[in-house]
Amino acid sequence: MAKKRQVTLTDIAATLGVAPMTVSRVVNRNGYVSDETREKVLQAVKTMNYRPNGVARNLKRQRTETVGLVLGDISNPYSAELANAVRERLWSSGYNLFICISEHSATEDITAFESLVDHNVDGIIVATRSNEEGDEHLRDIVDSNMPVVVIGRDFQYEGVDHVAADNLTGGYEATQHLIDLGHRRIGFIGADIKNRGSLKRLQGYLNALKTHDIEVDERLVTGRKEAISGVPGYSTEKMGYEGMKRLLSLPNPPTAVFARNDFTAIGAMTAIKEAGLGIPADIAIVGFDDIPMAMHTSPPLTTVRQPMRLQGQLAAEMLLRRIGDDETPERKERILNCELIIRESTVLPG
Amino acid sequence: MAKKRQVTLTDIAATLGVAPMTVSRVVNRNGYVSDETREKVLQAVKTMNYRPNGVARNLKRQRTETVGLVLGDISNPYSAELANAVRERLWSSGYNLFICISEHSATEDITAFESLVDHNVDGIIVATRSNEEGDEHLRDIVDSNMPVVVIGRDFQYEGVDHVAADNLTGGYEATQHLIDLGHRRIGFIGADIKNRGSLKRLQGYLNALKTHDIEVDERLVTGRKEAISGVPGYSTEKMGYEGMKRLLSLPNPPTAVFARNDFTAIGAMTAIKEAGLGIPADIAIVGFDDIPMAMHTSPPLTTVRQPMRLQGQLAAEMLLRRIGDDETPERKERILNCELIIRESTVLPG
DNA sequence: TGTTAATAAGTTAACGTTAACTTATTCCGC
DNA sequence: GCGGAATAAGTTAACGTTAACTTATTAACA
Repeated sequence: MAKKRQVTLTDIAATLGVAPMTVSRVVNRNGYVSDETREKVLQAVKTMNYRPNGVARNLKRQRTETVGLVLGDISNPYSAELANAVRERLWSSGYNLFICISEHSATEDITAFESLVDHNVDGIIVATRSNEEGDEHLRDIVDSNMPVVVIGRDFQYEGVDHVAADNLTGGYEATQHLIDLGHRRIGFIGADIKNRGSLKRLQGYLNALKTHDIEVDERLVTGRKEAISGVPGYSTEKMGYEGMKRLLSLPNPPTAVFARNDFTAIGAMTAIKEAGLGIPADIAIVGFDDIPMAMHTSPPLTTVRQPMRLQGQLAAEMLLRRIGDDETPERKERILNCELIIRESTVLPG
Repeated sequence: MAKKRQVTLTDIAATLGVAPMTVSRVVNRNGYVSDETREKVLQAVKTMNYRPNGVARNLKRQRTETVGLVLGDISNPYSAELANAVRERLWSSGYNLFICISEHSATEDITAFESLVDHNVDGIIVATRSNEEGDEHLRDIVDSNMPVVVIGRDFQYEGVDHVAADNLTGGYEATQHLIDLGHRRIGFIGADIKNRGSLKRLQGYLNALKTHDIEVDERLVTGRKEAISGVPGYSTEKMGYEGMKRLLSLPNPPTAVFARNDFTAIGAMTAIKEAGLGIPADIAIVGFDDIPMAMHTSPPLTTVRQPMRLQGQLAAEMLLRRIGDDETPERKERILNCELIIRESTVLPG
């Protein structure tokens, strides 16, 4: 069987004995072509299975009307919502979205960047967690004039806009809520205390304790034992489960727990139930994100809702602005408010 | 400020007074270049912020080492798992993955196809539901020699491999399980009875009823009232909620329900609880997919697990085979077994 | 010391398409 | 029936890169 090969515009032109440009005009519906010729060309396009080569066209046109989104952890419904919001906003401006997943490592982050750059996307939105190597590559990419916007990634660089939820205040309010309920021994699950700088939710927790004169007990802050290749504190249900087990095995376990995100919280809940303890009677628990599942756990999970759709929309708009402008606009930063959603994992109804 | 423009290989060459080819050799680390020249070039690459233009390179090389995945409904964790499996398998063979979302309409399906073809991906995996217009475009794309594999999409075409879960048997076993528990009035939520042809899960339900001489009551089969632009039976939690409400308002409501997927089942559970009825005491319920949430609902949801990771892996392998071979291989089809996971939404423990 | 092989470049053309320009023909209005 | 506009093409070069080929210089070995 013959080697696979794309039929090209030139093939069509040669077959019909017309100039390639004529075929191009028919395919792109511009310029003058007689009905007769057009008919002939369209016929040939069909029978020969011609498809325009976008790569070649892009090379000439110098734009692709495509934007890339680098996403970590798509298993998290919150990522899905973000992606959808970005896509919808771009779609309405005629742009397409390519999503790359970078789930585990800085290497994957970098490969995703390179791959998007290689395909000449018109801009990139990055929604993965910060890491040294990735940041370095990202700076190179920005320097080469690629429009870039980051979502929730701790990355400060001239020419790169930034959207994020107010994780600091969110973490503060979650903890404050537990304190208001009378808790004094409050645990944090999902990150090591030395990551307090990069993880705003943890910092919010620490701030709240401080405001209320509660001393920080470092044994109550527990993350994953080993980091996964370069990306600090990658979070899962399992981490919550194991973290909670560690907390429960302490001589003086906490009476309340703030988990880094809802999955972690759900894992923690499993551990609490397995230990035969009641939620919130023995241990109250707060999550973060408000994923759809949070409403359906038993008991329903108190959590901090972050505006994912809005973050996606804003990021898309910021990127479109950068793509559209010849001038490089000033760096913009938007930190969006979160909302504490109180459910039965902290307060019983009535 | 100056107009944005990529620095090209030729720019570097001109600045240094060497041939573009020399720069190309340095960048690609092949061919002979003296250490001195290499140093000079690397220096310039850095200071001038040069990045190779992948589009131009791809045009010359005629391959991109990139594969596209068209995904519907990424909010469904099951899609996320699929995407991850595909990505991991491709990654180990040096291929990159671009994901396109086509959530609602045939138009979005088609735009995604076109966009991937335009970027010269080496192959496409399609995991969206079948629709007339989309299928037609897909056939064109296949005819133009693009390797294509479909997952769970009812699409028969020479040269297109097909992976799917055995939804027919899965639907049959879910229903059988309810029948075994003594139920005779069993509802189906999530599709209209006239879609029985394209929705294997519904057909499985109907087959099971028939085997056990239970007459089909069409009022017990309920889907979404209006289809969303061209894609039949797009499914959500809301559909389950509304469908269940309709079933509950019947003069003689069902004692058990098989929902088209877990989200639909969860929506239905909400409606049942709102009506003050017990699960499974008054109404038993079975879902499909076994998403992570299924384990955490109250009560935990009986459901049919489908091997998502395996589907993704197989699809990726089939595609790689098509990409690698010059000959077009025979069409392959793999239908994978599902597994009934019994939890407390149908049977109380003990 | 001459002949081959390795090294270090440069040159040309092409990947598939299209912008910009040129040429030739037809059509109208006055 | 003449000038300008509209129509219907064709021609050329370029987008940024690289495969394939050529040329010149240096090293290596018999």
